Amino acid sequence: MKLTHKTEYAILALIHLAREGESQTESISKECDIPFKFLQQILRELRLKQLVTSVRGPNGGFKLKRPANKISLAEVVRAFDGPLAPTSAVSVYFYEPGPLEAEPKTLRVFKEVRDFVSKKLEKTTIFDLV
Amino acid sequence: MKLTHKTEYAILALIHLAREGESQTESISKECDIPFKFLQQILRELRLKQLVTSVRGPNGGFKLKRPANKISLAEVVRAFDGPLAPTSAVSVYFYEPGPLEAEPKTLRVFKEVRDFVSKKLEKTTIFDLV
DNA sequence: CATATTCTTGACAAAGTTGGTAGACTTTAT
DNA sequence: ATAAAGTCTACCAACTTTGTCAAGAATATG
Repeated sequence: MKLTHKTEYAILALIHLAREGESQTESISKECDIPFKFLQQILRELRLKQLVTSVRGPNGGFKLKRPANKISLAEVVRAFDGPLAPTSAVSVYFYEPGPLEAEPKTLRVFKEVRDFVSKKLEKTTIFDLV
Repeated sequence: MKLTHKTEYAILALIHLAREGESQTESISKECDIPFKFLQQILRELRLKQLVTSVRGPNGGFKLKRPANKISLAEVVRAFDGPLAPTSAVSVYFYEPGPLEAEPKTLRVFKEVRDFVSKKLEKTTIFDLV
């Protein structure tokens, strides 16, 4: 797992929504210091991934689709950056074969990393981060 | 931390050298199934990073510069892929500010990930993977 | 010494990812 | 009507990844 800025922005936006209840793109952009146009794109993805809902028109905006304690960090990271595992050769949800395949001992080490990260991020929710 | 193929190849080559004692590029290439020209480049980096030594000419080749149990996985991964941390905002050796900076609780989660990964990879050596 | 073998070095390149931006469109409160 | 939101598609520059290529330098062997 390597976090991109986009994923970090997504996490910030979700935390913000958890705090405020509801908010508009411009206000999130200013308070979280996220480039407006980039944030629009991110909020759209968050909606497509069922993490937020939106309302259009004046006084529109966004809010969390589920309670903050039902949105895990794992879900957010997976949605934006893909595998939590350090290499897709040991990924559960995004498995792909790779060069390391032939070395079981090495695979084991990275699987232990994957398991730790996965457990940690599954049990941490946006609520915990507010 | 996200492993690239290059890093995985580097790990494979080091394990191979630990097993064989010494070996030539072509033989490593064939046995580990690493593209020859790419491997040349990787072995050069491994030498520059003081992980292997080389001998030129016929019957030349490569061997580990240090005993296998003195080469940690952490060192190899850091040399090729940079930070072990999931984001450079929580990296010790490669720190850079990032969007997450403003959220201490979130930083903490990722620091715990970093610490686990770091400990795990520091104490795993090439010797353990042979 | 000649030659073949092997490592050395620097450049290059196609494809994919990252971190955005632009602008036209749709919905809706007033 | 109009203005204030979100929606959607497309685009772009910079960087990283995954290699390839070719010429050069060192050295063991005959």
